[in-house]
Amino acid sequence: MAGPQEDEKRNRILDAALGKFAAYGFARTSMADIAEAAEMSRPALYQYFANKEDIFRAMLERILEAAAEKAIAALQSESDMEAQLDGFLQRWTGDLTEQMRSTEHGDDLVEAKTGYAKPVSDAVNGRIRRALHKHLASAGADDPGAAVDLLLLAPLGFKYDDPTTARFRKRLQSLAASVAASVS
Amino acid sequence: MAGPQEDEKRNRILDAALGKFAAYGFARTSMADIAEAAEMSRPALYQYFANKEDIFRAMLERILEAAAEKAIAALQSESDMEAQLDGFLQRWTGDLTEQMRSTEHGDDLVEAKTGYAKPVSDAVNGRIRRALHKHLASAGADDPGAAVDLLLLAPLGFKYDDPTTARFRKRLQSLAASVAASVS
DNA sequence: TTCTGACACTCTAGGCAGAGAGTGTCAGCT
DNA sequence: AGCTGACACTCTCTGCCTAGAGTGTCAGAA
Repeated sequence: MAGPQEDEKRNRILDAALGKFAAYGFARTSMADIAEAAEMSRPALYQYFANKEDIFRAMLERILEAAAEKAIAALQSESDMEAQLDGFLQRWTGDLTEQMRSTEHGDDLVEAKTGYAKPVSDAVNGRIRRALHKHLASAGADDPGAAVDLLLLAPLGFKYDDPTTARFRKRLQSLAASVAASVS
Repeated sequence: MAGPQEDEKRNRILDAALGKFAAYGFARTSMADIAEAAEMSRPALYQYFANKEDIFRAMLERILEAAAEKAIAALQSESDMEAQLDGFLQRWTGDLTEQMRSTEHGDDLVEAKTGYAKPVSDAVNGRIRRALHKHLASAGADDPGAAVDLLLLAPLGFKYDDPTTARFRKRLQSLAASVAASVS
């Protein structure tokens, strides 16, 4: 169980899993599929992950962590509040939903967030929420909590109406502008 | 087929249908259930409506029309923009979702809106959207279209997060405040 | 150690048949 | 006319079975 070697294999498995889950969805992807794509035998997978759910959870965590990293970085950029919020939304909600919807079965990610992968999703969401709240509060917002809710929840409505097109991105931009205006 | 008499019966059927659909959902409600609640025989229903879907559609139309009426009236009230928008949202999104969620099977309404009842839903949504757009434009909004989108779509996100509690109402209020601020 | 072939187990998909419920539409009663 | 009892039809639900796929875990090879 050497550290770097094991991480390499774990990542190979997660890469393979992402491809298969995206193509077939969680239910229709077998451990055999993942093993083949990762170029190892099926039993070997069980030395790195407990089961299929565990693989999915780890994969989701990797995706969410990366998006959160970029989104929070956008808040720290040298520009005005509107641009910062827009950058944040584009990284967090925009890129993520695009990634989900560009493949079949992106819905599985959403489902999982309310199921066994909820702890993972909740943890990252908490980080996002805290960073955003702090940023708005230090900018002197009247009610930072309400602004955070609006920024994080409104995009769900946009997505429901139209999950794919450029209009979604445009609406994120309008949202950033509106919140920025009501903060200052 | 005297006018007023027929309307009376139609309304009695729709009242009965609302109760049953709310309790059992669309699929689990039979024409016999509705007939019994409306105190008439099952075949009689077919003299006023073509079939079960037709009843459901008419029922949904009645609910949506009534809510739209109140919401649009709120826009005309004598107060500032924030209060008008808040009143609008509370009538339209607030009251409607509360009505749906206070009963079992409110989900059927949402489903139907994307199915055979889509024309009904689209028509009322169009009315709402036009009234809101006109109101915001005449108040001098920069981009009325974007504001309308935000006002109508953001609540879907709120609902997704928490369909029932007072927090939902509170968020509608924050939304109204934010949009009102960015309009002026 | 690191991994694999093989095993036992569960679980879902699918086909099939019968029963029952529910729909829509008559001819005929009031 | 307005309405109902009765009818034929469809369609879903249920139980039951079988075949097959997929999972997780060994003992033992490399």
